[in-house]
Amino acid sequence: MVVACEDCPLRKMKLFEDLDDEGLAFMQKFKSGETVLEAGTTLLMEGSNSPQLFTALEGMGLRYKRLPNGRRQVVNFIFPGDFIVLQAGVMGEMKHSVETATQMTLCVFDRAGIWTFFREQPERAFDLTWLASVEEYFLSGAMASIGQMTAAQRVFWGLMRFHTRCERLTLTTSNGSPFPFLHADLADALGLSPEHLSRTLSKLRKQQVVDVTEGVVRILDEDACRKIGMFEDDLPEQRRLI
Amino acid sequence: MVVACEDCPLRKMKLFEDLDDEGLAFMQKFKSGETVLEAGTTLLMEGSNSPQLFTALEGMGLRYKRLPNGRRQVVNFIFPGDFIVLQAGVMGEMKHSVETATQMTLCVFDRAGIWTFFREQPERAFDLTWLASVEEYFLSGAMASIGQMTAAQRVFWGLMRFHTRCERLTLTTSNGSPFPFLHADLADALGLSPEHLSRTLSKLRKQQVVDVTEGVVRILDEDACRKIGMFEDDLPEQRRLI
DNA sequence: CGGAACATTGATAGAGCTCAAGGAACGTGG
DNA sequence: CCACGTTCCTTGAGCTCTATCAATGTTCCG
Repeated sequence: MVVACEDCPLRKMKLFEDLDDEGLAFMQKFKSGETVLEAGTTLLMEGSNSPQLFTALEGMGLRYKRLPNGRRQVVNFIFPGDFIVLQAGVMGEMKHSVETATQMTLCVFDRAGIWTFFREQPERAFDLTWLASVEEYFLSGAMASIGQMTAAQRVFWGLMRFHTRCERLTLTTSNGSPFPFLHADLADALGLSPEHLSRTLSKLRKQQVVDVTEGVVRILDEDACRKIGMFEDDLPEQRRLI
Repeated sequence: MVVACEDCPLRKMKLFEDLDDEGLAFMQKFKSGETVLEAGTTLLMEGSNSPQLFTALEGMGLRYKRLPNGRRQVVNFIFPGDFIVLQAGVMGEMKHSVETATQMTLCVFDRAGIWTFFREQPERAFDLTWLASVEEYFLSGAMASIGQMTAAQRVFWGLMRFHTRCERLTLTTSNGSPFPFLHADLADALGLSPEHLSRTLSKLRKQQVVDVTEGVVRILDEDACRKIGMFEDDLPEQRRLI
């Protein structure tokens, strides 16, 4: 049972771009199906060249680059609404790998159709550029975090950002935000060793700043930034194509 | 004496996209003039919202984010051919500041014209997306470098990448590639303290790997990657709009 | 029950930061 | 032409943060 674009649950959120009927019909024509993947599946490999494009409809995953020295940099976490293969679609091949962390449902689009975007739907094409630009902004924020902040600050920054994204997608409950990743994933995202991440987390837990246990992030003190010499950084309101 | 797009020196390089006559005429119409800036000028501030878009025609500069703790992350170095305000053009405001390192000549475009791209020139619009995507790729590489590599590796990586970009633009002479930045800039780009950068550089110099002196980078051993447990990472061939 | 996968904790070492002091290069003004 | 300040790069010493190595818990599952 494939979700029609018209009924896409993501569209109900403010976060996403309002499409008029024409735009919607176009997207629907563009969408060629759905895929469901188990947790822990590698969806795309660095260097691969998928004939299909994907959008996350449900579930979470992560993008990472593997380095020849065996290390891994997690580039970003993937949320519902994220366009997954823009790079491959535009640049010809993937520059990082993509893995699922939970079961994920993806909308599948035909890659060749991307040109139709540009020719027939300038607004959607603009959205694509916008998405790429936001992605760039995300990364520059992460870069600044990894390059210039201490372990505690990075951890707080990373979890705060994660939590904010969850909130925007109404994934947060009174209990906190779901965090279906391993500590090792977070460590690789922040440029820390798992051991040090563990220590840092328990420190932040004691300080009542933030906590991650059993797949849930809890921001214990919204105003905790100052506790650890942090600052808040604004996330742009995200829009979505489909 | 403004350079006509037709005579743009950058177009002669293979690196850049071939435009047909129509595309060229379009760009020319889009271009509203040129600006020359002295070295050390702040061109755009984080949060600003320029009514104009720029493209680097000559000279070099850098993008950086300032953090509330006083630190600075240099996000990227700017070369001739780089689109400078894509973010502001697409997202509404700049998410980082831009500064010149040498005298720079910029092509100026009217920001409102960006929509014309999408409506009338789908190929150019695609190029824009492509550019944003490449930028993203650049950043993810830098992120991996900062997050997962040692100081020596980062320095080599940074200088090698810089050198490669110079080569592609035929800026490299038998003497090496011009590096008109301060060590402090490089340090802020790599997430190192200036002191440690200095020490690391002198080590790499002794090892005959790479050298930066008096504004020139020299890669002393193209095959030096192994000397310091490094790897080469490929830079995508860059294209340019204008 | 035993084993895998993951998280935590401890001990130790090393990488990189900070503070502080010297040099070198350059421009300016006397 | 030389003193000087400034700006930048280098070098040194000490210390902090974080990585690494190793061991112990924990949870989950077969």
